[in-house]
Amino acid sequence: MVSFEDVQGGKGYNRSFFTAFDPDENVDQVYFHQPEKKRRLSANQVQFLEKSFDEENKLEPERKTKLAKDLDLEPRQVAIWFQNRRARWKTKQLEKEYESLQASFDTLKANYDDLLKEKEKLKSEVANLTEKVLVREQQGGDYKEGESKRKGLEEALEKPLIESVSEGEGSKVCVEGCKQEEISSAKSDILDSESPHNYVDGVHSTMLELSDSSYVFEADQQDISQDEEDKLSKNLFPHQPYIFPKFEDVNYSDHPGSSCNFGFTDEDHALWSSWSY
DNA sequence: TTGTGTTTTATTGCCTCC
DNA sequence: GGAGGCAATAAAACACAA
Repeated sequence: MVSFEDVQGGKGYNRSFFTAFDPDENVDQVYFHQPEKKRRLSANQVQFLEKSFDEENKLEPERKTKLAKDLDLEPRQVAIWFQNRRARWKTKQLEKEYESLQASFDTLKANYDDLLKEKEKLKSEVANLTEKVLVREQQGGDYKEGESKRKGLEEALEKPLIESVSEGEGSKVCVEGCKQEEISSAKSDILDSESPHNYVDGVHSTMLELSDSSYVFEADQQDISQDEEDKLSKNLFPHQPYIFPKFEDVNYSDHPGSSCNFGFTDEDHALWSSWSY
């Protein structure tokens, strides 16, 4: 245990309010002594108490008695000092915790904003490609049919990014439902051939599910010209074949405190799972 | 000097544990 | 029921700008 002499180099400091009625003092002083004002502990006393607090922030009765004796204070004063010190320590801890949470929040928000930008970018890319599909269909098919397909796809893409995400079976059903009904239908309806196919930049491609549940896109050879193929590989799939992970396989546990999938809705998950880029 | 904000010491009331 | 802890608060001491 810390010795007060180590800190102070000996005794001799102000007396506290509680020692005002020291029986050793003469009778006159005791009888006519005005209660002293609240007096602060000396720097040395505080330093000693701080050291003791660092060792153990709880105060057992024996330690309290010894500290009081060493510091020439009332045991109650020592107890009060520890009480107040614990309160200050707790406040500091809360401040630290708040700062830590704030930092986590800032990081997550930055990530979220990045993803938001990415989503917007992809949306415009999809719109651009859809427009090309429309033009192609207009050239060789029914305008109204093409237009309704385009609208269906746009509606699917217009789903807000932030929505309440419910847990459990309901959300699972929604994910499946969205995948089947909203996204895939809107998208695959554009395609003339059977699912799972994608029609990108005027080129059919087939989405193959790999053994590891990832997806890879492979251009359908029968309706792709060499020119289109070059265009496709250069502009759209520079690293073809692009291995596209299933959304649910993406691990977000690396982001502390994140259980919200960055605010993506089930529809967004479905989009991720069913779309390529 | 004084007004004001902050820090420190101490009290009060409530709660839990033995 | 007493001891001890904690939160809330009072009040004195202190710091400091105007």
